[in-house]
Formats: sequence, C-alpha cells, structure tokens
Amino acid sequence: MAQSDTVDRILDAAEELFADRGFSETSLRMITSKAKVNLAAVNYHFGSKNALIHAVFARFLTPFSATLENAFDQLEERCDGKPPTLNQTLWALTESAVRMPQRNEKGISIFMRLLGLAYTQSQGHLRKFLEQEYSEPFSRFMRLLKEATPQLSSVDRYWRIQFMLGATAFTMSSSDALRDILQNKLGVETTVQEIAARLVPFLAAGMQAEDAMLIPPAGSKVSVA
Amino acid sequence: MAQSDTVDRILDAAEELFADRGFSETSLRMITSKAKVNLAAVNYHFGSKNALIHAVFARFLTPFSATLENAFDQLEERCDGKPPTLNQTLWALTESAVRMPQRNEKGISIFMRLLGLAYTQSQGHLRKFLEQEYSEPFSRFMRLLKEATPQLSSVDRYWRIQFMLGATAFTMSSSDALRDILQNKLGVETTVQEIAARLVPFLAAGMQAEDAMLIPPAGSKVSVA
DNA sequence: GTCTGTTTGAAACATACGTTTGAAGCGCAT
DNA sequence: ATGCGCTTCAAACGTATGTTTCAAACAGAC
Repeated sequence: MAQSDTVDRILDAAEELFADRGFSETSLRMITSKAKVNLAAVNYHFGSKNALIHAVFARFLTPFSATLENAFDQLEERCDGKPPTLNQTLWALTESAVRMPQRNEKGISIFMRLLGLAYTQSQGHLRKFLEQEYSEPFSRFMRLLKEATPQLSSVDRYWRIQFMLGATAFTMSSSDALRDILQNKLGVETTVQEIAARLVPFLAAGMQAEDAMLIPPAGSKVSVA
Repeated sequence: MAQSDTVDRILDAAEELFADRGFSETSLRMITSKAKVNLAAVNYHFGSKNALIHAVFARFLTPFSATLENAFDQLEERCDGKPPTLNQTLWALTESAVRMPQRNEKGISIFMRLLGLAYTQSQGHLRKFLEQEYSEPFSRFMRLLKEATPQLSSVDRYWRIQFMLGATAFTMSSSDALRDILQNKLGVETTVQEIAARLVPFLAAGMQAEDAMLIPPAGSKVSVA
C-alpha cells in the first residue's frame, strides 16, 4: 500500500459507527477494532476523539460545500437577475447532496444521518467547528430562502426554516430505521433519493402555507395561559 | 416532609439534565449532586440508570396520554361520525401538550426536548419502553391522521408523518436556543404556545402538499442513479 | 424504650473510557 | 549496513462511569 491507509480505515470505521450509534456511544476501541488498527493510531493521526469527529465531517462536508456552491452559481446564472424560486433552491440543495460521489452505496444515508446527529446531538465543539468551517454556503442558502419567500415576515420565515431543518435532519438522521419499518410494514423499498424527492414538496408547501395561526378550528379554545 | 421527596428530587434533576445534555452525557453523579441526594439513591429507588430514564418519561407521558385520549374523545364526539379534519387533529394534539399542568415554566419545553431526544438518541431500551407503554394513543393519532388524509397513499402518508414528527421534535427540542437567537436577532419574544401555533399550519400545509415528486423544476435533472 | 422495616450515607468495586508512553518495526536515502 | 523519520504496537495511566456493599440513621408500631 502506497502510504498507509490507516487514516482512511479509521475514518471509514468511525463514520459508520458514529452514524449507527452516535458520538458518545461510540468508543475509540470500537472504531480501531472495526478498522483493524491499533488503538493509539487515532490519537497519533488525529490527536483526539473530537478531532477525529471533525475529520469525519470535513471529509464529506468540504467536497459537498464545493458542489453546493457550484449548484447555487448555476442556479443564479440560469435565473439571471431574478431570484430563484423556493422549489429551485430546495432542489439545488437536495440534488447536490444526492449527486455527491459516494464511497459506497450507504454513503448518502450515512452522510444524512451524520448531519442529523450534528444538529441533534449538540456537541459544543462540533457546532463550533461546523459554523467556523462552513458558514458561507449556509448563509448563502439562507439568503436564497429569504429572496424566495418575500411574502413571509422575518419571524415567520425564521421559524419555518427551523421547521424545515427539523423535518430534514430528523428524517435523515433516522432514515435507515424508517426505511426498515416501511419495508416491514408495507413491503416497500425506498432509496434516500426518493425520501428527498418526497421531502422537498412537503417543505415547499409548509414554507408557503397560508398563515392560519390565529384561526384555530371551531370548538377549540386557544390557550393564552 | 411527608415521606421522603428523594424520588421526586431525583426525577426533577434527571429530567432537566437529560433535556440539557442527553442521556449518555448525563451521569448519575451529576443527577444526584444536583438533586442533593446520595449517589446510591438512584439505584435504590429505581434500580438502574435505564429504569430512571423510563421513570422520567413515564412521569409526564402517562398524564399526557390520558389528556390526549380525552381530547381525541371530545373531538370525535364533536364530529359525530365524520372523521376530524387534519387541522382539528393537529390542534387537539398541540393543545393537549400545551395545556398539560406544568411543574414549572420550563415544563413544556423540557417535555418537548425529551421527546425529541427519545426519537433521536436511539437508545434501544427507551424505544422499546415507549412502544410498549404508549402504543395506544400513538396508533389512535395515526388512525386519525389516516382518516384526515384519505387522498394520500400509505407510503406518502408514512413519510409525511415522519416529516411532521421531525419538524416538531427538532424544533421543540431546541426551542430554548431558537427562542434566544430570535430574541437577540430580531428582538422578538416567543412563547412555546406561539411556536406551536406557527408549527401547525406549516405541518398541515406540508401534509396536504400536491405531490410534485416527479416534477422537479425545469433545468434540473432528476438523478435516478 | 425497643424492635422492625425502610431509607440514607460513605466508601469501595469492577469496568470502560480517552490518552500517553516507550519500545519495536518499517521504508528509504546515504 | 547504517542511521533517520515515520508509523505501529502492547501496555499502562489516570479518570469517570454504573453499581454494590454494609453500617448508620430514621420512622412508626408495640
């Protein structure tokens, strides 16, 4: 082997185990034994467990954010001047995710699950790392969302973006389990691409919902306690 | 004190710490020192850490599921025969959550955050526990959703329910942080009730979206890899 | 007051963790 | 063949965890 694939073996094993079980629940000993490398290799090559977590994210997030920037560039070019629609923006995002070159067939779902965990399993160091490294494509996405929904108040848009993030992160973070359940209950196979294709219209519709906030259905009393 | 409030003090402390930091990241020593009780008290009163987690959930989930059953009863009675609408069903759920008697002002958001964690931080034992204990109100809610969206295929409905759960669990589980951000950025105060009031129309609109799955916007190519 | 069952207390237990150490192994230029 | 980085290895370190132990404290009944 050219020059020791230990680093990649560690990253592969860590990625999969993190996606399966979360960060705190995955020990370095699990990782190194799955990767068939010595326990000390992690600290030798990465420095610490947290640094390994960062490296796992960087390995797919860096190419992804480049892909995403390209997709946004093309989209804005195609729209010359006019702001892209909400659907176009969401599709640009999902296509970038889905079209990423995968290391293996599980690549995309591991990717999604890790992103979900990053949001959910709020490890302070990870949040900070991601914000520092990838703030640019993120705020560009936010700007596109804003231009695509000028009818929304800032507050409404803010909350609906959180709802979108939640639906996405949550679904993707448990997509394997959800796919299995669906397989057992209805005998239907599902790919991550199909999940994304179902998710986008849901998000777009929710994002553009008429605000019925102050008009709960007859018979129920709004609690203002 | 009538008869040792140790149990409640442990539950209070555990609830708050779990909501703040997750289950694995919260040690029994943190709990017992916050609760100002002896370390061994947890194992004495509950038997194990996992059993304590179950007890924390049971303490609010049992009254909640009773409240929810009542709300569904009243709703179905009011609709005599006809299936309740999607909006009515969602409102019944949110109102039951919001109207629950709270131990303190943080009650509802802790409640929500714990529910989010239960789904997200997939501890096998917790999943099993919740499914065994609270399957009945859950499947009743599912039945109502099904009757309220007869136009959806089973598969579509399944995924959209997951999207709803995700948006809800995720938003509520980080509602404190999100409220703070909004407060700092736009100077707007928000209550959990208001978040719920914004969430319901978003969910209802997403749930009833026209299925544009196979019609991505012009210019983008659907990946069927 | 004394006994009895329940609850608390301080200490220890066994285990698992992330990290560090120092020697051994390796490829490669000299 | 020798020496020099870089990498691997087995072993240990210190710390933190969940759990157990057993004596002390307590409450209520007699």
